[in-house]
Amino acid sequence: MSEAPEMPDRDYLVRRGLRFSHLRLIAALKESGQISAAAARMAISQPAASRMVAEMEDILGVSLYTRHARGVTLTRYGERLAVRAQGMLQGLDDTAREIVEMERGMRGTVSIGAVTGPALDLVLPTVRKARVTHPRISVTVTVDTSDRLAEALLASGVDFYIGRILGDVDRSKFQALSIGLEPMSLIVRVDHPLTRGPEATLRDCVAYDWVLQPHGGLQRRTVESHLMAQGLPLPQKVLSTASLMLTLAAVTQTNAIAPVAKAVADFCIQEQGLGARVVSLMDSAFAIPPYSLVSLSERALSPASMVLFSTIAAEAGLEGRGMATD
DNA sequence: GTGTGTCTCAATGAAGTATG
DNA sequence: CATACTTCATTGAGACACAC
Repeated sequence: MSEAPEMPDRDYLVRRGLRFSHLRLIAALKESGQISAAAARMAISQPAASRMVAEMEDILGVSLYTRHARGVTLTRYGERLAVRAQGMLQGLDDTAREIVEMERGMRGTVSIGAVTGPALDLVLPTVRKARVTHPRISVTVTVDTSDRLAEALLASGVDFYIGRILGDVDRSKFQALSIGLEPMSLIVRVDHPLTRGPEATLRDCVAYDWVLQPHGGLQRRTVESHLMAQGLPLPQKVLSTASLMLTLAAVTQTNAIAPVAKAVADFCIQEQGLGARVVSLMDSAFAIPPYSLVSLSERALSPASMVLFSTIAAEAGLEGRGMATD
């Protein structure tokens, strides 16, 4: 305890004999203020603990505590060592928890909500990847409108969803990572009259029947305001439905025109999805306002949910992005 | 077998507290 | 105020495990 310590280099204290039990002891000593109590916490005898403290003093070359009648008081050196030791112990506890959480993240059930476009664009590729990387995670996907997904999120029906935060909900309850605009395409059946002539315009389209979401829906409002902004009349004959199946059936069997998410249009055209034989009349004719990856501010995601959430965020190119309000 | 490290037990010392 | 008691840290002796 007399010579001045050399300038510490790598593993200095370990080479001088500092052990992990020393760190546990000094941390316990800071909390208890008594060597005997610290010894009891470590399940060693009081004299053993007393020796260990003396060893630490020898290793560090400084006095770590002063004795008094009802225990000991740490010196500034002892306090410093104890605080560091507590940090290291806390770090190890955190590491243990992380490892358990990582293991838990390998299994579990995740319920994801999504509006139609992102369900195809983001959720399906994510689920496909998760099947390989996390085969023990079971995934449920709910495809619905944003307002209903927000309700489901609040009611714990979904763990998170891809969509928008609409209406008069309390936005402070949500966390939203903005992903981007949702492009819409206009689809018609194969052999539709408008596919035969020169390239169709929106003005040509409004003369036909349209299949739109019910009044008040975001898609319908977007379409209507876009047409009005172009100085065009609104379609006179509209079939209102929220059903994608009915929309595709109407488009396939009639001359109706329907705006659908571009991802849906691509799926139908390239994959003959749902058996629909349709073509895109106009790609990205409209764009619905940006959608987001939405979770609840106050509810932490389960490890398994976090795996899927992170994978979707990466798929959407959101890695490293901060939270945004939507 | 020897040396080293770590532990426990028992004895001892130091200091505070209670009591007459 | 003196003494006995209590609490806590320290020290010495010895046991045990392990590496060389």
